Amino acid sequence: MAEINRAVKGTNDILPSDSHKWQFVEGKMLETAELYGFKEIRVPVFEHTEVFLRSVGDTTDVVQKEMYTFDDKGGRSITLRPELTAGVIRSSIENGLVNGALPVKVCYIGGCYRYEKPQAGRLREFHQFGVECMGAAAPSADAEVISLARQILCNLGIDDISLEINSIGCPECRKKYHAALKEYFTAKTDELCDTCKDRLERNPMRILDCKSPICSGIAADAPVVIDYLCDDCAEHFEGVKSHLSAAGIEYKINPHIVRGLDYYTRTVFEFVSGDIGAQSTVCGGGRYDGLISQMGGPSVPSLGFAMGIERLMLAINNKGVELPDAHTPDIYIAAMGENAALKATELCAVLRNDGLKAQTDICARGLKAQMKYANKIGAKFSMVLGDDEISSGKAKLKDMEKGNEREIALDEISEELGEEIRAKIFEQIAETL
RNA sequence: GUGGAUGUAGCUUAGUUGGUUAAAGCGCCAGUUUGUGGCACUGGAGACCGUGGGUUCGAGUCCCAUCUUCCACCCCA
Repeated sequence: MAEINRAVKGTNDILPSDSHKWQFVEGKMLETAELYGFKEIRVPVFEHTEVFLRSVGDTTDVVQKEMYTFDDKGGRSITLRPELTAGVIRSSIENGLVNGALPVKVCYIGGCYRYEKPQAGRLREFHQFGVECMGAAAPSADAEVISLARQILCNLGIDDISLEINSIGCPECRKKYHAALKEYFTAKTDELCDTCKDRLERNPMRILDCKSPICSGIAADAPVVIDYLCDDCAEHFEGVKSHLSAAGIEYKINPHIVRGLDYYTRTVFEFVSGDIGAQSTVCGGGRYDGLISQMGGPSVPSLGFAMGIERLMLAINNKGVELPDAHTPDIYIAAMGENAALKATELCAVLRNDGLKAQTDICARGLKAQMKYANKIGAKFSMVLGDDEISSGKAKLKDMEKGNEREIALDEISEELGEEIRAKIFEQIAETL
């Protein structure tokens, strides 16, 4: 197929037959976040490249090989956001949110762009929902954010997902831990896989994450971060665990969770699904106490999470969770002849004004074709309009599911009586249920 | 970036050891009923067989390249 007819590699269309699912899922997310006081923030799809270099980290894979970066016509280096935290933090600093009442609780939803090789649960354009909670240092904040993520997943029917948490400490404890790790793995360099040999220099914590049986075998006995936490970090982690328990949330401590973005400190967590393929993390997040000051704002300890909506959809589908059906038209008005067509246009205008989903023929087709179409689009009611109806002023309203008909006066569908006819139609709709 | 699999009408597929106008079901459009849908029957539109080369008298069928899609690595949501 010609390029002009083909979506770019790694991108997906959300078709009319599916869009209602997205609307439902996104609605649930925003609605649940609101229960916790999170308000939506909308930020640009692109930012100055520097925003991501400073936050995500210029040694990370995301920045080094996955960003869509280009110069605009004004010579600025621009990057399509690979995630939303950076832009949200930038905006929160720029607009003074972090100088107002703390904590600031915001949530977001939108597309992200990463030049990766597509596979199950991984696209070049994908969508994330996430939250940021700024100015909350206490362990209860960590528990609240995690609890929100869990509630969203549960509200969408994903209740069998497991929560794994870890603490990677502050920069101080991490320095000590890195040294210990390096010492441990260096002694076994020969046994490690090639990528892990590489990681030993760049980021030894990543070796803990390796799926190769040999490396993970070696990693099993490696020093654990939690043992290297300073007193403050250790105390914080204990607090998070108690608050999670208080909220009735089950979790597993996974000392091998390492997040790939540089800004994380202390608490990190993931919600992992068992049945969506290799890309199993549906939601990931953690604390980033140093990020805001690092980006030129005040020192405001913060945390957040992001969930991949496509991955969530996979989980929902694979689990067979039933989402609400798409809305169908309330009424289809079939018209025969020019006079009837004009009347149908008039009636539709009135009904739509009244909040009813009303459709009529716009293809100048025959009656049979119109009825077939009404059936295919799932119209609840139909009405045939021809010369007879126009002259008698009466038409039959047909219940498409039952096949029953009932005569009504066209006069009733007038500007003045809109409310009334609406009530009548809804009455009949109720009867069909 | 590495590796494996895939690619025929909108969708799901058939196309035998390469041989004349590429087939079916579903869907779409129309008719059988000149005022009525869901069933049935009939007809129609719709594919340069992913793309570009090559082998051959001749390729959807063989070879090479390239792209897409899928799966895994890597990485992450």
